[in-house]
Amino acid sequence: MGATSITNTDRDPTPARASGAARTPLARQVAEDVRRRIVVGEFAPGSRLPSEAEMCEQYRVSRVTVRTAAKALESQGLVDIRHGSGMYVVDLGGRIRSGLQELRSITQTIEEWGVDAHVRRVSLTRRPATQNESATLDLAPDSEVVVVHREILAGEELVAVSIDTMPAELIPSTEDTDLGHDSVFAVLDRLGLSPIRALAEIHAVRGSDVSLANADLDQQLLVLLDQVHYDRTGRPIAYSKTYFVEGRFQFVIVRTR
Amino acid sequence: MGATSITNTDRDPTPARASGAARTPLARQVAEDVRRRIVVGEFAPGSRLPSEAEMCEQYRVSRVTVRTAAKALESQGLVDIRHGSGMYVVDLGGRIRSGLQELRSITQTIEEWGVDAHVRRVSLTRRPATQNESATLDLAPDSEVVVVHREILAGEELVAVSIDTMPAELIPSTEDTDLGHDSVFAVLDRLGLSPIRALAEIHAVRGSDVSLANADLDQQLLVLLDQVHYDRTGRPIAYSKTYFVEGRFQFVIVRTR
DNA sequence: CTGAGCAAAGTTGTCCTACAACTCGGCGTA
DNA sequence: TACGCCGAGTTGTAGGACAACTTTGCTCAG
Repeated sequence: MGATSITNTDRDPTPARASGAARTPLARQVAEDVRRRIVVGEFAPGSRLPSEAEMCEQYRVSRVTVRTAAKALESQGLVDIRHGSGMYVVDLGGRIRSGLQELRSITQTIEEWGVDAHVRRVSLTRRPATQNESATLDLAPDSEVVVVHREILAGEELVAVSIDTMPAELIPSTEDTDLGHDSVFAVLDRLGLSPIRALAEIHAVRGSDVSLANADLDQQLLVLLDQVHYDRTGRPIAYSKTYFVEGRFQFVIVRTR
Repeated sequence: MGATSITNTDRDPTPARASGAARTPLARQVAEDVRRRIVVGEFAPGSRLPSEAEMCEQYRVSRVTVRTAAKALESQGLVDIRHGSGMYVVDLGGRIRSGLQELRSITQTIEEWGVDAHVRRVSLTRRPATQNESATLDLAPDSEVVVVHREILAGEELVAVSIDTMPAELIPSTEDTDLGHDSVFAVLDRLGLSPIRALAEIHAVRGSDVSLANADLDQQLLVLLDQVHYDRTGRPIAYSKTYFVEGRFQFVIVRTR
């Protein structure tokens, strides 16, 4: 597709999709494509983007749609819209633009920074939920959970350890083979469970104070991203603890007004 | 104003404002008012907001404006817009909704969580910029900076220590008396320097590894929020390091798609 | 030649109207 | 009772129009 328009096939008019899952709105498709073009460098930091009118022609959509997309990118801190002047790619001194305020998988975030990340699954277990897990995931008593323990590496170096907990009833055991060798998001998506929001808490912890089955971490400081993922109905679908080794990961947030 | 309309006086048609500072767009005014109504509890978590058409009447603005405001609140993770159904206040299990992805002062954020925070200024100094400071603030060689060292407390308890560094040329020395006894943002705003964006990095550090002139912190773990603030022209106007005492502050990010 | 001021073109902000797409409840029918 | 259809209500997108703002370039006085 590139710099051209969103064709009618791209618009996925009525693709086979799980019932209840609305098709992707046009504005989101446009926003994601512009975002892609910025990330791959088609638009340089600080440069002006095509005007709304031009984008209307490029994507064959109305100005309402282009504006909706533009506003979304603006609130992500990716572009800057100036009344009477134009839209500009935000230039933060050549530093990273994509931050943790955007809900995407950690591996995807790392890769967007040009680092080649891969994942190693340490374990996958099904077991009864603890009281704490039942509370945060809003489960019935005596429910089971699936726990995936993974290590995220950049090259040979351990960057983070993640422990993801999901209600077992949501994950058919046929998925157990795949689950955890890639992004957890990918599996959830396939099951029609897309998290659209997460509430994350951040803590500083000592590696020796948590049991992550990795002696390499005992002397390290860790940044803990402790988060609950929700789907669009407000139902919690995953509880994740991700331990980042301090200094090996650029933990970035873009804050906007 | 309350649940009523944004009157014409509220619209600040052409208030006395620094040249170059555009008036607040209608959509932003609406968004901020709806946000306020949510925060004060006029709309309960999980409940449906008035339809776009109703809001048009309430605020006496067009549907485009209401939609722009709604979209902004959605990307802040505050509301959830469902096609064909309505807008709903996001319910994250009754937990905090305002997170660090939104650019507002730390004290303001703390207070929005119902904690009574106050600030103690430890010191204010003017001195030549270090090489690192010159680089991040984009300063000419041999420039001076103003450094404000503050402690943020909730009740008697020390919650965070912040060190804010700003180019001295931006801060007239007449402000030195006030600067640092309140939010730094307030002073910057008065000078017509509103940060609209910040790039923040997060680190875990040991209290003993940083010199914050407070022996109470030596045994503590700290979460460091290391950020650069930019104005709308992309110029860096402040460099802040805020050290949060682990466990005394709910360090929250709302992540959205 | 220089600088201030003005005019015009280009761009984003807001409004209006209309219709498409989707959700949800109610009603009828099997 | 269960299922499906339909209609009212709501958000998503389209198109055209004008207001508000920025930027550029030109004019003209000095």
